[in-house]
Amino acid sequence: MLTKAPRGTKDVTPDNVYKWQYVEDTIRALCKCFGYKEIRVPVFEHTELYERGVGDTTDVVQKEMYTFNDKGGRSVTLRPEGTAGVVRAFIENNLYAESAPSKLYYILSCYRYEKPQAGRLREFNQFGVEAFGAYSPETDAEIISLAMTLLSRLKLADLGLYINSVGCPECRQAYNQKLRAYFSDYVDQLCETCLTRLEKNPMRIIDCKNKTCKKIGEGAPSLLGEQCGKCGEHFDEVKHILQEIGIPYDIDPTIVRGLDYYTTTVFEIKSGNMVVCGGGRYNNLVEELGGPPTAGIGFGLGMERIIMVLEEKNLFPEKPSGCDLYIASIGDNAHKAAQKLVHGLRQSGIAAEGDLMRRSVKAQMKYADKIGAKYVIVLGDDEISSGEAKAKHMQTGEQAPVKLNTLTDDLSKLGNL
RNA sequence: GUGGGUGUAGCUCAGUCGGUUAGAGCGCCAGAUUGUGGCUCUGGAGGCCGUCGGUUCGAUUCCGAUCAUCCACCCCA
Repeated sequence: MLTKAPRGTKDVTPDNVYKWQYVEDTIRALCKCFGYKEIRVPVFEHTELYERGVGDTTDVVQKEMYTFNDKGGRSVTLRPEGTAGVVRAFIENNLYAESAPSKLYYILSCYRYEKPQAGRLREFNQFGVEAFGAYSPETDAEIISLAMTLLSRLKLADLGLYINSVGCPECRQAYNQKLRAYFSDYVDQLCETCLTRLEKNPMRIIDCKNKTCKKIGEGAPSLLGEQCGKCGEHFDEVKHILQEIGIPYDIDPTIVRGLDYYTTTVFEIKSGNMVVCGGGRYNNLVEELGGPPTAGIGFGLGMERIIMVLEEKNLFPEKPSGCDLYIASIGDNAHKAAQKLVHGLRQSGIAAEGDLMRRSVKAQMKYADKIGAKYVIVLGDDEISSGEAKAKHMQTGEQAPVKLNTLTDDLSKLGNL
């Protein structure tokens, strides 16, 4: 147990870290390009924030939260998602007082007590984006475009963008009544969960995977046809803009999303069957959590899921070399000289390494090859007395003479440094 | 929470119809090549056969439990 990571958690070993850095670097560059600024928020919050923000009838809140009392008797919860905490920070730091809109992004870990499986962990990482203050459909399109642009920069094709609108509380209330009326004719056929859904949230019945429920759901009135004029218009404009900027999408009326705060636009991006990104608009959340009435829209994108898909499709760039120059050494004099040289090179910003294990030249060469050193210099008594050595380019095998007292310059002339 | 699969070397996996020293490939270390990696050959290190219990003269093998892990469902990233 002592040497076993807790269930549903994973280490990222040095061999794989470059994959994370590649995705993170791509994200940061993209967010800069779209004008989104990074925000960092705590790993845990008051439990109440999630109960009220995410919604206490959701699966996430009801059975998946890591909740505990701290030594002061406060109930705190490891964040199960990013939005609630960011909204809290937005309110607490009066970000709404700065010029609108506030466009924020974050890369953070989330925690849900679930049964792990492919692409699902108890500790997972999310890239998220939130835009506050803008009600316009252009904002919806910008958010969706950001997600799609990221995925295309990562060279992911075969993606499906699915959008839907869940309306505002007003039209949803009218719609829910129609749904209840419709489904109440099938009470004896619906599954157990759907019977409770009928009371609490009949929209979820449409989303049920049970065969009978699914079939009954197909005949149910569509929210898209029942929305108020304002919501319908908003959705139409979002679709229109997506078309204009050339982002293909499908309308999927079964997307309801498991978090309570969504209003109007919701969307998912799938790679195969895997949902890699999900999000939507939440125009009432800021106010519900005690802030001024402020529009909001955002998404969460699963880092592990993206990395999983990129691995499957072999889309990672080559692992970057960690070492510009390896100095192999023979004998005590050379070891000392090598140590000095390595130190000097490092001061001028060159990634240099030397032998730390007093191994044979052959073993040192092998090691240099393993760590992907670009050049190797072998240092012995001859080189020290002559002040000259040969730098071997490991990929081509070619050697070029270099002077030990002008190593940095000589190496940069050889290129690739 | 429900259902299924799998636990043998660092990794991927053979194997033992229950029997004495448990194997391969890859990786690691060393030698062939007395100061030059990748290819080849040779040698070496490395396993309480997941854990606990049961059956048995004897269990890594059979049975049970447990833990871990993987996969699917619910839900979600």
